[in-house]
Amino acid sequence: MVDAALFTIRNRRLCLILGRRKEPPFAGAFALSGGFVHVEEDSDAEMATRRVIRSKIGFDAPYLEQLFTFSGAARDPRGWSVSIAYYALIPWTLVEDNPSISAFPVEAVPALAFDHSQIVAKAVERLRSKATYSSLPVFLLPTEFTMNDLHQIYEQTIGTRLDKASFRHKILEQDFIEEIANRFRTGAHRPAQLYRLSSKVLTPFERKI
Amino acid sequence: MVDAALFTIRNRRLCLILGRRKEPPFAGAFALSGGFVHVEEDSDAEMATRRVIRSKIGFDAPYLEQLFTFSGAARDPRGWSVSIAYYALIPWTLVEDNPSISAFPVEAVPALAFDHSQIVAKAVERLRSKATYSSLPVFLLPTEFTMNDLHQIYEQTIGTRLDKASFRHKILEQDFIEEIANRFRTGAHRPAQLYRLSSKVLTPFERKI
DNA sequence: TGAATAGTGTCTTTAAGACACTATTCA
DNA sequence: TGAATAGTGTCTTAAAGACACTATTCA
Repeated sequence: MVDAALFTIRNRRLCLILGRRKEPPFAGAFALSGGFVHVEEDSDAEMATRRVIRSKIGFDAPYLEQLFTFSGAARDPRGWSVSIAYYALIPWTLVEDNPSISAFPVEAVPALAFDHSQIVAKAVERLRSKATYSSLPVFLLPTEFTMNDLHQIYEQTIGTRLDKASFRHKILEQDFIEEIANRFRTGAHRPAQLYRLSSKVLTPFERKI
Repeated sequence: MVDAALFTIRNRRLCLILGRRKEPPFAGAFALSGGFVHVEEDSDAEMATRRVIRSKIGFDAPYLEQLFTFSGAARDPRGWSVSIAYYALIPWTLVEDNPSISAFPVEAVPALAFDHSQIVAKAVERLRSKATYSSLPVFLLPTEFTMNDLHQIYEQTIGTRLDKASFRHKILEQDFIEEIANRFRTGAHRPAQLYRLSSKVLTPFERKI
């Protein structure tokens, strides 16, 4: 089967989208989104995962990556099993109006069914690690965002403070976002330039941020 | 099922250990070492892979890591299938006397059964990438080695030249190898200090070499 | 002594981080 | 004008790379 850890940023905090299981084992417990591969329908496991995610949130996740395959006799009380685990990044703005979605900060994830806590731990580790040397966190933002939005999600996902000037410099040098001409976010302060993604693919950096 | 890409360094070249398939499909073709999980015997897929590798080379590989899970209808003519792929690093000195082992330079791998060429491509990519920021290549060396041995396998796996002085400095700073007191490799030149691994686990570096 | 490999010192280049400064808006 | 956020300039620190130098052995 396949399982997916769905990450989002809500109120400037890195969160996981979880659901409650309907059937035993672990009926009523929180769990990642998962399902069985439909051999007739799914050309491979990634396509099965896309289908599972679409059925949860209604659309394709902007970023999806295979994480690890968990297997063994210990992870499911019914016996030996295999799960190909994925993680996906989803901008909160795309799901905030969906009443069936609930998100938990990664520091406050409830007890989970099966070995899903282990999957979550590995997914968080991968996300944090890739955030230090790639454009990964940008997939947590909506299509238009300010430099400060980006700054904040990098700090959130990496878990440390980053200098404003160095961050701006480093990001612009990587060339994966571009200014949107004449679009600014306004407020009781100087208007902020809006940016958008210029490359839809994950951009790895030469060095860390 | 599980498949394993076995890397080794022979004559200063990065090689893959391949075997010929006995049964159809692809009977007679070269392929990675693989096998089915024995649910009774293997506590998880990694243990199954260890068993497969032991049956090929006679002992456990010094380094083994899960690579990626390949799945789909296209990879096996018999229909939809899943393979959890691993890669392992093996010092050539441990297998050079084994007549059933044949190794091919990674730039000259023959046509392979199933999607094994794809698995190999991904394994090489992972190996090269991790070599730039971890102690990974050291697992290709025997227990005693000189700084130059280490230098050469890094150049081999990464695929670029590395400055001798910078390399030495960077490696010693990482603290995953230690001098063996009063042990030198001699020849028609100044004797070379022998080193051994001081930490059996993979050490990631802060920055690249 | 010359060939071969081992090992070191030092300078240059480049990236990262600290931090203070200027800019623009609204109340 | 003061609060708030946006955006820039400059200095310091540290790592990486280039490269030349010294060291030790054997033939």
